[in-house]
Amino acid sequence: MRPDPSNGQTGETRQTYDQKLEFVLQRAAEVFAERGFHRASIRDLARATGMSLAGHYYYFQSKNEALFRICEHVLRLILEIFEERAKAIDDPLERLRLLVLTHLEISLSHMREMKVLSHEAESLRGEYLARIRQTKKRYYDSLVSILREIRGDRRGNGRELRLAAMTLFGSMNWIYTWYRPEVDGDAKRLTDVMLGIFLRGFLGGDGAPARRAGRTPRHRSR
Amino acid sequence: MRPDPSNGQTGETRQTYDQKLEFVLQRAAEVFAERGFHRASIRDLARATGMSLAGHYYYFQSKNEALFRICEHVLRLILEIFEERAKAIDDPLERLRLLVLTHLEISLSHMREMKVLSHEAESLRGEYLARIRQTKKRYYDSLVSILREIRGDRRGNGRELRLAAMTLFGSMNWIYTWYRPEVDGDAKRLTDVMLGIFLRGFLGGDGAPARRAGRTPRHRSR
DNA sequence: TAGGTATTCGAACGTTCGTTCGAATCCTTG
DNA sequence: CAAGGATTCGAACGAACGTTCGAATACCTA
Repeated sequence: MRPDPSNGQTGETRQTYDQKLEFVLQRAAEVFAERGFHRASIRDLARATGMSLAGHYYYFQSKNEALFRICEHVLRLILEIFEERAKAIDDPLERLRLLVLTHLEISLSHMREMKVLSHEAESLRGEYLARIRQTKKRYYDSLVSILREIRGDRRGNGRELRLAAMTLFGSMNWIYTWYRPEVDGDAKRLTDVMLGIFLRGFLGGDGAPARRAGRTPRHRSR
Repeated sequence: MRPDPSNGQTGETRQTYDQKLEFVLQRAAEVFAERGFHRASIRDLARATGMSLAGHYYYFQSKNEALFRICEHVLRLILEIFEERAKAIDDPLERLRLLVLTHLEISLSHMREMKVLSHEAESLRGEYLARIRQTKKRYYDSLVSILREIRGDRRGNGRELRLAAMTLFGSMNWIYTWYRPEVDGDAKRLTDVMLGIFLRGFLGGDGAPARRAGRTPRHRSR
């Protein structure tokens, strides 16, 4: 039904079905990221791909399936690259660094897909939503188990690890709202800064805040 | 055209126009937060308020104006409460704590409005978008100037302060995706944890990460 | 109680949406 | 060149959308 060879788009080179599917989903991610999933129409997508409206239904059964594939793809991309890289690493600190670095690298190279994932995935339904949540949970569990290993069992219950994990995820997943490549540097730099802040805080912390570094005057001095 | 007294909704007590407007916008925030702004219809809102579809246009001129009012309201709420509280405080560390505490308190008490603000505000257009961005920028500038005061001029250029500010905003604004009151505690506890992590990291940091706390074995020990 | 304003409503308009379907076209294979 | 599957398309469908408008109702004041 879907053999390898098929025609190209602009006549440049031949494309397989899978290559064209990837092309369509990439454009879809751009359109969904820019206009928002529900406001973006298949007609907008058609304008972005150069194909006809109806032609897209050869590559996905519904608009929701397109959304699901975009989210699933970038989520698995992060998870699989991280797990592959982390195979040979035992030090939990280094594993944490790998997780953050991978997350940020993919975030910058697939910013539109990540925006779609963060913004629109939870509006999926049924099986689609269940599978995305399952993969998210696998990723979340990875982070928590690393944090537990770093902190050891000496203190910190599950609730504090949960808060720490969510704090870190929040910092990383917020990036698409503010990142500008010419100002903010590459993934390595972001990793240094964010992990630097998080790690010192997490390692030095016992749940109590690092307050009162100086006196606390109750009046304004100037 | 719009005098004070008007009729109530369920016949319980009298409502002023402003009270009913507030009621409508609150329900709208719930509907927008649950279904997403573009997927939610005025008919959904009508179901939530008990009013007719057309009746809502007595309280706003368009669906976009309703969105704008929700975002503007909760954003100004945070900013004004923080500025009022911070009036009498001079210590920048204490001011930072007030900013985080206020942000988290409002986030928990107005979670749906905050979700709408985080999720949908950037899809506004024209004057609405400009005003929201302006208020956001005022808020952002407040945080950066506090951070600059804390760190002093001895190191850290504007770019690092920007990254630190965005890191903190990310942690706080991500809350609506995971917060469960029975597990995660109140705003005070969240403030202690998040500010604890951030402050130790920010104070101790010089841009380089806190890496290599132990050795870094390249093989798995078990 | 009468008049007027504030508030609410039913019904409809024009537009846009996701999706379908049968026909047309392309491309590979024999 | 002929056949057949792979791919693309134009056209249309019913549904849902935001918004409008004139009429109806509720309420306050005189």
